[in-house]
Amino acid sequence: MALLDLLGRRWALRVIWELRERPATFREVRERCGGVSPAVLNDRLRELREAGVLEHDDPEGYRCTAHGLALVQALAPLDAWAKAWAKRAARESRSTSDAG
Amino acid sequence: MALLDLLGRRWALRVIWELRERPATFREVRERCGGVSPAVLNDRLRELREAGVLEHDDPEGYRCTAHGLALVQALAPLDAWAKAWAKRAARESRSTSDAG
DNA sequence: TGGCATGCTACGGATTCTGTAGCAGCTCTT
DNA sequence: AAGAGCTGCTACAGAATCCGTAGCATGCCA
Repeated sequence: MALLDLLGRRWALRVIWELRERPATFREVRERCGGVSPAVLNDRLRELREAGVLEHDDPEGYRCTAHGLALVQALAPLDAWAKAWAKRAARESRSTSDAG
Repeated sequence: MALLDLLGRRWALRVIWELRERPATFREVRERCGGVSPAVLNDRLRELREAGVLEHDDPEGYRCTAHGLALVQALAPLDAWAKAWAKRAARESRSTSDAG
């Protein structure tokens, strides 16, 4: 899985995820990701562009390519799992302070 | 996506992936992951156990829980995308040295 | 008692991420 | 022309993380 070299890095999946619906400028992506360092963000954006997942369009900013959108769709089951996992985690943490 | 705090770290997805079919001992996981540092591996294994994704069984070693197996299934489309992406990447790199 | 496996810890050095400051280019307004 | 505000992006120091290797404590078997 060479994929993990690309997506295993910090913010990589997050950046794609934040661009899944609509494009965003560099600074906007930064805000959506909670103020990542622009150096790291620039690295990720470049890597993801080189991987053909993102592209840069002058007026609109960064956006997913067709490949990127396919990746987002492949991420959907993961998102569904994450939601179920979050519920479980919430139950767990509740059970540490509440015996019910 | 608090999921990314868990899976966005290095080796997290890889460890799960390597345990998707059969359990493995600490040292065996280490080998399957290309010799990760045991310190990092120990961190990941603990985090993933606390997240309920993995569990430790004395005779067999580490293995995926039911939650973990659900995650592996959620990872399947991602794997499929990765395979298609790898083909594209191979074509790309070929086209840099070969004009055909 | 010695050999071999287990899970795991320690530590120095390299890599990566964070957080803030700032540059150069373009557009709009006055 | 000058100023404000946006754009993408770079620089740098300090913190966090990862890597690579060495080694410990335990349990099993002869």
